[in-house]
Amino acid sequence: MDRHRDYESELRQAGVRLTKPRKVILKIIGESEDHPDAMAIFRRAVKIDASISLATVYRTMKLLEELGAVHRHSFEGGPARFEHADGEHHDHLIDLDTGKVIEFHSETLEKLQEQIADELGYDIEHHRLELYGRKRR
Amino acid sequence: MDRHRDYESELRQAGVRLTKPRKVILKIIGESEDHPDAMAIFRRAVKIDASISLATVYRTMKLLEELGAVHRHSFEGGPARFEHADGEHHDHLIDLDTGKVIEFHSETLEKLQEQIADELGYDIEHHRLELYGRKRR
DNA sequence: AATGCAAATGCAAATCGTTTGCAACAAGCA
DNA sequence: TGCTTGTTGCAAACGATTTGCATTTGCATT
Repeated sequence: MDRHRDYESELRQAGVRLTKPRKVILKIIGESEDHPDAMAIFRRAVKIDASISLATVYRTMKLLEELGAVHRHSFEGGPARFEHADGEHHDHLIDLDTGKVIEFHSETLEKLQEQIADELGYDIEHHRLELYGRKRR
Repeated sequence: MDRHRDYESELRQAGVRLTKPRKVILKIIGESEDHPDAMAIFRRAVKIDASISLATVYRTMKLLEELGAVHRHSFEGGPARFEHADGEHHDHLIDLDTGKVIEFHSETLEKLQEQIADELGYDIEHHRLELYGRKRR
């Protein structure tokens, strides 16, 4: 039924206070199926609690990122966009016409990167693969 | 001997004026083997002509990027870094300890990306693959 | 070589996304 | 319920980059 993580419990367990703004933001990112930026999250949050500030959105996103609850992506051009850390690792294809983000995953590709880094004498901490393209028609 | 492109001719052919600041910047990026950011280019430029401004460095980098003479990379964290567009396409491995950039290329990897985009119904305009890691020791 | 004009420059101010200092406020335990 | 400390909102600061504008400079023309 509920495929989402229980972020509220996670925050509580991490020893941080479960404040009103945080609850609101948590709910928003938990429900987001897109990749909203801070301003988009802020706009959605304000509808639920008009007193929330943009600064708190930024602070909360940073906190959630540190806790591993969300991932931050800095795609070309625009501001950072966020997505909840549910599900497994994937890379992104950004639609240049719409800005829409399509997720994909390839085990072969992951392995290949691992292998390349290995040959160069490096251990990968993380990586970033983004394809920028347009829908074929 | 000289494996570098003749940027001055290219600019001239593109119909843009070959000004003193541009000559200086052109020389700098033509000789750079690293991936300097705008400020680094500015510092190197000032040594040659003290009157060059940072704004001109930014304007010139944008111009050169549009002409396809340089590539702009926005690695995690820091400011945009540039590299001349000599040589063939490659991806980057960023050393998290030193910030050093190691270039690599894998035809298999390129093909794989192409194939993934194709399966999703997209034509890739360009892509970005960055591995962030630490030297194994 | 002198002239004219559009393009390019330097400077400072503006912009954008994001962070931060600080006083007021509110979780959540005693 | 009251205390302590973390968290908030606000506005100001921030770093990277861009921009408006008056001045300069390439460079094509005389």
